[in-house]
Amino acid sequence: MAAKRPGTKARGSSTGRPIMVLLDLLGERWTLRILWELAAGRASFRELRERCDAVSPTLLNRRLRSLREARLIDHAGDGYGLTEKGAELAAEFANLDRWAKDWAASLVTSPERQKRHG
Amino acid sequence: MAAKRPGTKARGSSTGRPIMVLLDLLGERWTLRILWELAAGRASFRELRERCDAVSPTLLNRRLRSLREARLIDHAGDGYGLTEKGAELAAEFANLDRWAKDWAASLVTSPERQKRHG
DNA sequence: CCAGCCGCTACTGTTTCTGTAGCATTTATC
DNA sequence: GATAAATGCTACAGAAACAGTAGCGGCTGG
Repeated sequence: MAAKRPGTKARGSSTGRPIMVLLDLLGERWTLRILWELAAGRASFRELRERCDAVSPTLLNRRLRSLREARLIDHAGDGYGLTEKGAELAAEFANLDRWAKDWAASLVTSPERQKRHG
Repeated sequence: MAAKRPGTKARGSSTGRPIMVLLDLLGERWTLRILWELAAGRASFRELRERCDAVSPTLLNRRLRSLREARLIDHAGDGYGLTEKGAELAAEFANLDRWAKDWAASLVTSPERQKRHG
């Protein structure tokens, strides 16, 4: 598969707009999870694999390659980890953990009601 | 496919932790994109489909169902749109557009260099 | 020499996604 | 009341992506 880089044609979008390329990249299975796990700290291939519930090494390797091409992660003697850009991106998701808990709670407490947005 | 709801077993995680369920849901193809497009305004099924570069109706319908079960979107006379919770989630991604542009620029201007985090 | 970790790669079978066609229903127009 | 246009889907077949397990070659330490 071709690298997901801005300027490249995204799966969905023919424009190559950065946001579309990004949504496309993040929409591949395990990508978000991998970023999330690496945000918790660097890890070796095998350790990362375990953190990601034993994702298949084939796929893990493919994702790591994509993310490296996108300059979001790097690989050094101490394993895989986020680059500066990768950390910036992960920071955008930092609040998701708390939000997800609220979301879960709201589904339990009022499973039938929902308000529409403005 | 079973609904992606907190408490449910996520694809990757056996714990059912809300964040894992969320990452799992968002990691399905087109889901992020659909939320992004709906954040720009409500749309009918067909209109939304066109905004998403003619994604197949089979898949669009499947995703819309998941997102409805997750109470992130709703469906009324004026088409599909974000719920309050959905809008909250979309707001977390609001900065992504600008970030993606920076990211794209950084890949063009210094394609070989990357700083590691921490 | 052997054990243990490292980063992968190969292979097979299943699941998911894509792309096109078309149906049933409602709303508006003549 | 026939016609047309829009709605929200559903069916189906082929292609692509993913999952799961096994194992390789390289390096390190005992």
